[in-house]
Amino acid sequence: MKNNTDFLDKVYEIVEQIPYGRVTSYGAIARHLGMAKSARLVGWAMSQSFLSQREIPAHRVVNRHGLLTGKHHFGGSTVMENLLRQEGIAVENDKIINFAKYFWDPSGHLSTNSKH
DNA sequence: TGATTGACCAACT
DNA sequence: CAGTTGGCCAATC
Repeated sequence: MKNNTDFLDKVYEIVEQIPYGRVTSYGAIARHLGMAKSARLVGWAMSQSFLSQREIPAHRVVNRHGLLTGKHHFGGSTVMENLLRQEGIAVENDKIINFAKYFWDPSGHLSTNSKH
């Protein structure tokens, strides 16, 4: 039987697969799950991620603007920023610099190289 | 059981 | 460019 949180598992699976030094957006994950319009569910799922026993790099998930919308949910004000900076990601004004450069597409996790 | 909220996104005005 | 509206799904009150 499926748990009542089957979609949460899918989200966690993807977030856990986010490589170091990369970030993604709620909408990208939602779209990958076929719930593009339900990006809020991903955000809500992330709010529960810290309750999960697995280590979810939720700091690598931001909104489509690269803004650290959920920084307050890390138990601090600049915790999320620091975590991203530790991975080599430049963060300024609660926003990721060169967001598109660090953006990681969940659908492209199979292709290590992204031809550009 | 209905109404409200939520770490969102896109379109419209 | 900024504010509003619609949409989606799940949890909480």
